[in-house]
Amino acid sequence: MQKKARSPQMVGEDLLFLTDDQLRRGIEAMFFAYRAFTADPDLILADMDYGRAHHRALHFINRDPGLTVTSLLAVLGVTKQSLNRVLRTLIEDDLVESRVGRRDRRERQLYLTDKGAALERRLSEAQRSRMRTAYRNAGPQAVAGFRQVLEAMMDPETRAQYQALKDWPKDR
Amino acid sequence: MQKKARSPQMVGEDLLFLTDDQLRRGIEAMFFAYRAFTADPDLILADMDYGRAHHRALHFINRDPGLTVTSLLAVLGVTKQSLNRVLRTLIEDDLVESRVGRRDRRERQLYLTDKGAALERRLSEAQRSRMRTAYRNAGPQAVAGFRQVLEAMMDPETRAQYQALKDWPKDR
DNA sequence: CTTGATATGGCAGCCTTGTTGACTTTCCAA
DNA sequence: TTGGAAAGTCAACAAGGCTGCCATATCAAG
Repeated sequence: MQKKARSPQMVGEDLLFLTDDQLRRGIEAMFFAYRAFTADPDLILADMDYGRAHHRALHFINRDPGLTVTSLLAVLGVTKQSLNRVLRTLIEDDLVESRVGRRDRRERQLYLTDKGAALERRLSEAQRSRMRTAYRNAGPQAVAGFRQVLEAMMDPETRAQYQALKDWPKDR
Repeated sequence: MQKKARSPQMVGEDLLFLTDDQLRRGIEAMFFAYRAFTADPDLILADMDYGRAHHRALHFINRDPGLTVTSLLAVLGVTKQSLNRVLRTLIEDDLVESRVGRRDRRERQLYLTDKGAALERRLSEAQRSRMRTAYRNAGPQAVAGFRQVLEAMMDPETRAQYQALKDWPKDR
């Protein structure tokens, strides 16, 4: 039923939400919303010498302290060098600490310093604040749908990663 | 509600969806989903000498043929030069046509050529295809919530723009 | 102990796409 | 008619993606 996706077949269910027009609206909504989504932390970051990439690194290190460079690489979906550049500045600036791995001494385990944790909180709170307002205005039901669609949009691999992060023990 | 993040007022409604944990889940979902959202067109664009910015320009020119550079600037939310560079290559490659404004000769009105329209369709179809699958899997109710939350996330100005695009007459 | 694989780091250099600032052309209103 | 403002163009710079190549340290297997 792909080619005639927008055709008025309406077998049982109402399929109007799958028309190209509706899809385009969704695409535009994603574009505009994502821009807003990153805007607040970007403002804070701009004052320092950091960018969005630094925020992402801080977020995931905060979420899973002690994770290795390779794990972080996998989560962020960027190349070594991209991450390395970011990590180097974060370490130099004493926001992130890199300790030799316990099990495997080839690995580096990443932790936020107090300073790093403070910045992470500041950035995340800016982002959460917007999200909170949006959630509150839209209501729980809408939020559930929001999450469902986003999840359905991910690549299967990414979705697995995302779901694995579900109830991450804060401490480990 | 682990760290009793928000106020534990729970007035009537269940406010668990506003905990910091739930918000963080939403933030991560946005990050992962947006990456997927751009992945398909990015693959096509990578083959040519284009990037995501070219796709965005094509999208909005297609949607509103004859719009001026300034309008496009406002929609995309970037600076003139960012857009200009992209537009220049698109015009050089005969994907976009720039005509001197009818009313105001300072303005340039932008149109897709046949070649440009073809590429736009190819890119958009790749993106729509993923969106369609996600929509179908999530169902109409979830889609409604998805759109509601995204809309609530936008800056008021952007939201107005977004809503103004609602029933754009394809022709004008 | 040697050897191959793995984890990380570093350098060079490329590309896209964001930025600011200066400049030209055009329009409009005093 | 002239001066300011608006539209667009261009030059130069920065962030942060990417690839490729190489060095080092470590581990695991033989």
